[in-house]
Amino acid sequence: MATDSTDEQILKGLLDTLVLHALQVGPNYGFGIREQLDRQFGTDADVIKEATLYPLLHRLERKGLLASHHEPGDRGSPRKYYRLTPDGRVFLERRIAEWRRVAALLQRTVLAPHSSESP
Amino acid sequence: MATDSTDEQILKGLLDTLVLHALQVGPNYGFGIREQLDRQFGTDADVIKEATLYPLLHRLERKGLLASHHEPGDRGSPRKYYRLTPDGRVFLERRIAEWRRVAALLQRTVLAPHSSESP
DNA sequence: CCACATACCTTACGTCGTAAGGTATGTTTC
DNA sequence: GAAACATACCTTACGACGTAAGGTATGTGG
Repeated sequence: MATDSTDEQILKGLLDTLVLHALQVGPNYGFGIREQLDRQFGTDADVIKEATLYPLLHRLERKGLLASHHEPGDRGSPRKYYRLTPDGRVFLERRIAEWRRVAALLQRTVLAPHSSESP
Repeated sequence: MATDSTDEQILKGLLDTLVLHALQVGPNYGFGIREQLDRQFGTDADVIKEATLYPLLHRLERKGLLASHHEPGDRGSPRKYYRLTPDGRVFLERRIAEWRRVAALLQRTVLAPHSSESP
């Protein structure tokens, strides 16, 4: 696993939602998305690794949730900007609704302060 | 994926925590754990499938977080009861602390009501 | 031109969740 | 007592995901 110490791999399954949400404020490219997410979290550790992000973006585009176009970068290689499609917005809203349910469920089960009582 | 409609597979990555937490109130066996979890969630859908639960229990035991013993069941085949080990309790507490952080992070990002503003 | 930063991508691997199917034991019904 | 059913556990085969490691292309500064 190697999951025990790093305490960050718990975000598995949340990463697609975080990326889609990051694109809600406007189009962005790979490196920019990583920076944006790292800013949101503080710099404890990488929120998402490069080798996770790029395949994820490709999957989301293949599913029609994102669209992309190339643009020359300020410095370095040309950038591939991604933006949410209408389908992507709908998908994201559903995902957020699901996470709202899960968060509520977490609160009243494992995160509840009274966790050692009768069945 | 087939994840799109069921809206329950979002619990990936949370299942080990839920199982460990279910055993915090006392030892239990496979079917009993499933019942316990289904009760906590309402019966929308299966929280955890059989083919997920048994390998998960084996993994947790192999890691030393659970211990097991056999007991004749009231009806049907003998049951394999699992209980938290001391290591398991420590692990669970850490996991809960991590989920607390993630829940807070969710609240102030994707679950925040003001999700469409300036970077 | 060489080091460096930017930026994207791929391969190979391990983990996880699951559908599908299997086995063993007991109870109920005819 | 055989069939039908419920209880209870388990395995195989597969696909999806996250990641370490490594690779490629493009520009900038010494």
